[in-house]
Amino acid sequence: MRFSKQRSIILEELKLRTDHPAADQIYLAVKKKLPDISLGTIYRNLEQLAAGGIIRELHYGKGQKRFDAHQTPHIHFRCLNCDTIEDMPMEITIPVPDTLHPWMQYREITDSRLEYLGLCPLCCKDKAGDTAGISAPIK
Amino acid sequence: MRFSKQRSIILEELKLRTDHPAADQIYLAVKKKLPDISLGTIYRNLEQLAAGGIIRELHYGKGQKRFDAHQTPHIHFRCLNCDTIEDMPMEITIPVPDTLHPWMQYREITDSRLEYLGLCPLCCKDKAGDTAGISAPIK
DNA sequence: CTGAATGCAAAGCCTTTGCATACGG
DNA sequence: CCGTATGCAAAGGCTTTGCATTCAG
Repeated sequence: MRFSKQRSIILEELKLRTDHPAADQIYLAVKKKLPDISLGTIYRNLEQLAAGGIIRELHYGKGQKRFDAHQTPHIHFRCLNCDTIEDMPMEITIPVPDTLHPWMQYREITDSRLEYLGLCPLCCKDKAGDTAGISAPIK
Repeated sequence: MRFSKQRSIILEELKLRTDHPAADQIYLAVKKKLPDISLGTIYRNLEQLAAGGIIRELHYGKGQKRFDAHQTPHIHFRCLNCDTIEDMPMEITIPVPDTLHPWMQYREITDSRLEYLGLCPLCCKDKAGDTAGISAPIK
């Protein structure tokens, strides 16, 4: 894989962040260092990096795709209020379905996804305090 | 909630199916009974029904939203080849994160999602047999 | 009757893609 | 050098929305 200035900076930005940004957020961030970069380039690079297994594309959630440069296995926690995705620090074991079950006979499982949903510290606090908080709808 | 002919038929169609169709698939199916129905109506109704808790909106996967009229709790199995979503018949218990963990201190978990990915019987067979199969890309 | 739902079409997001140009190895 | 990546802008899916009309309760 070729490493243009754009690609490097996009990857670097993604590695720095822990909030699993969407393409447009990455665009805004990278634009500060490379004012002429285009959204198309962002998308093309995210695609390439994902294809190369260097980053991961998250299609949890409803709206845009989110991206993750973290490579160690981890579970995600998504805030239903502000939509931030955090990595959970504790170990959680995903159950393995009974492969002897007749239903599994002609099916093959290759992957699984687990995520938890709820309120992040900020939104938890806002919700408890008053009704001000973030304007995004809860749930 | 008001129950127009359209809404009834959309819900009925969704209850009949087990493949968790997307909006356009529902549109095509319902169109056979109500040739004049519009896609906008499909979307508006799916939204209403989901808001009323009568159906569930699945935003797993990458492309379109998928819809589910099944109310009993169940885990989904999604085929990476043909993108069908099936309900898994066996019981699977989703692990509960340690609420005493310091990281959980100021966060609140209200929901969780678990799904398994792999190949459905049809795609499993196609893959084993020859290279013909369904044209959709694997993975 | 009256607000809610509909069909139609236009508009909206997010994402992808075509093209000529610039760049990396 | 050559093929890949870029910027720009246009096009593409899927979904939402405005509007006048129709319908359900």
